[in-house]
Amino acid sequence: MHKPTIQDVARRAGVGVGTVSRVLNNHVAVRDSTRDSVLGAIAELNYTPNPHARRIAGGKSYTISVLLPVVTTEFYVRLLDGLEQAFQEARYDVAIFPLLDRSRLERYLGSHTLAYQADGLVMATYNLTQMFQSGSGIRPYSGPTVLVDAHADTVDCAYMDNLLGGRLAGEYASGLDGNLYAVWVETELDQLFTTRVFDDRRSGFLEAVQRSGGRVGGEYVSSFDSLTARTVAAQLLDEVAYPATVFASADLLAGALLDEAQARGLTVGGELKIIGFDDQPWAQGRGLTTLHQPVEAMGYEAAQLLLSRLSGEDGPPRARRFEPRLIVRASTGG
Amino acid sequence: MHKPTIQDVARRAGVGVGTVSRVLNNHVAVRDSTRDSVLGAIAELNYTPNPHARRIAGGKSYTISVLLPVVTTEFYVRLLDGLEQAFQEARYDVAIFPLLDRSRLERYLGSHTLAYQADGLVMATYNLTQMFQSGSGIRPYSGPTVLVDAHADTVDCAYMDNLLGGRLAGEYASGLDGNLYAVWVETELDQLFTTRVFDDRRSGFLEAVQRSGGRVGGEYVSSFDSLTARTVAAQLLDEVAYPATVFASADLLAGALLDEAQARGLTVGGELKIIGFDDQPWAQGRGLTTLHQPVEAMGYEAAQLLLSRLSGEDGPPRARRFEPRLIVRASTGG
DNA sequence: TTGTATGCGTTATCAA
DNA sequence: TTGATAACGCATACAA
Repeated sequence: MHKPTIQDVARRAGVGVGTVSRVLNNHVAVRDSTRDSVLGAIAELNYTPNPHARRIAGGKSYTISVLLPVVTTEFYVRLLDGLEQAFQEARYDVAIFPLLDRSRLERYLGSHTLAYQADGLVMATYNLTQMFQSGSGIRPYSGPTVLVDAHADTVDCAYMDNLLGGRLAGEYASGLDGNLYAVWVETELDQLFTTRVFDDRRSGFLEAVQRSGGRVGGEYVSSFDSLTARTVAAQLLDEVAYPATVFASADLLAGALLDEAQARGLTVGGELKIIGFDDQPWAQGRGLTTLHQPVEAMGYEAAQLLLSRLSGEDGPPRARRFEPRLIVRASTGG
Repeated sequence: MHKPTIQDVARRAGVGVGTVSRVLNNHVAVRDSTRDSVLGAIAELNYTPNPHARRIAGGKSYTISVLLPVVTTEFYVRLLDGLEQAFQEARYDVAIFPLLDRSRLERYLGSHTLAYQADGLVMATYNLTQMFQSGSGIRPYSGPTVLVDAHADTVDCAYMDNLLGGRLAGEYASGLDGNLYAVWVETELDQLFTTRVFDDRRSGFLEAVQRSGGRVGGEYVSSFDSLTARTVAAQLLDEVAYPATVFASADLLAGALLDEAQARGLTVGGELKIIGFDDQPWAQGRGLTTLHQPVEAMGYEAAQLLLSRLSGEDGPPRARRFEPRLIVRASTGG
């Protein structure tokens, strides 16, 4: 009748509850045959552990909070895939906290919320660690923390090498014929929510172009929304000297360029070449040359960094670097 | 040294743990003076209850899952404000589950996830209850469920009367001089994620106009993004016969109309009148006549419905209706 | 109105 | 490698 407990499993398997617990938590000291019979009993009873009981007994919450911008993009979906997989393997729950606004951030870290109870914190894209210093109005979070998709010296992090990404784009673009142009994403002004992602892509690109002896004929800036992107695309296509190669620092911008070029009957891949950044799902279908990022792997590794801290790992902050990869498609004539 | 427990509070206040628990849970049978001394001890020790212990002792999770589209709009921020306030008052935690994709929905309701452990479920905008029927591949969720911003007969719900909203817009628009036009939001095709919100606004509007003896000179459809909205706005302003009154069924669309009108030097409020829907924060500043929705109140009431079920309330599904309110501003000459 | 004792379902400790 | 048992922190039934 009632939900089966660890006791029921133990009785069924003819062992003690301790043994069942050991099997559950992958402890080493369990004989294979014993493990099998326990696993069998678990399956027969359709037993699932009560997470609250283990939280109280273990003295931990077995929950990880993930703070991320609420941008509903493929990027964060993939990032969560990587994070959730790793945490699930380690039997941790993941609670997602979209950073809807500042007041909500403060509430999240209030002392009796889910977020504050978490054993660890993952912060995506935004480095909010300075928020946790006293005097910021936000209650300091003292548990282990890891940054993902952002870089910092003071805390573990897994980040994408956007500098390299920009550089790869710059080197490749320099090898193509035509004048070079670029569209950047306007960097946020809010001191709380800032990211260096786009600055890095720009620095890398400019550096590589310069090193190749080339020069950038013009730079454009757009905010991260398709309407502005389309307007900027139109302006850019009006002003550039053809043949032209344009590096768009996000596929969203590259997509607007593709749209606008198509509307004008420009041949993309010929007189106009376009390089994006992100490799969004539609990029392959539309033949966009772009930079692919191992997002899931980055998320998975960030989770591993945090998990290792949770199991007592000590030492200085560690940084794990991930490399974007250039995918050449028709939009650059490839 | 260690985090204070209910024992510490009891000792400090010179009472038993039972009394402290009673104070915590707002039980009636506590003498005022006793309550005060307990409260004092709690404050002095800076005690916060261990939620996991509550959960195991109480046999409940004291957690509510909220499933919502990840549209980062003011609407959902306000909705969450209402929900979270009500649940917090009742000492329930809220876990947010953005419906990023279908596979994630299935994972959310997997039997050992946070969502499945929740005592109740709030579904915003999308009616996913049929997903919980067997055979859909999604594990049925058996706990109490409430729909918010959506209407259904089989389950408690708190919904905005979008039919009325459309009607109010229609009646008001019919009273203005000029030809009538409307822009609708393209309804989603995905069978899983459908909402009647925009259909209702349309039905109400058309009905009211017809009843006023007027007629709609033209209807336009846009998807819910500013780029498309701007394109549609341009097309509309090209084609309509002035003076014209346009009902945009979402402020996002109305904003695009304002932008495009401004770019053309059209006088909004005169030859061109615009009515929006949502009353977004910028609507007041830009003088947009629009429909304001009591979103927080709707969220709060949805939470109350769920909480009453949690405390044993029985009976047929209840529906709570909320009414949008027309706010007249300069965009219609008001 | 209050204190005490029991139980919730685990994990961890200890002895075997 | 295992089983028995003591925590874990709270809610609640029961006794006072």
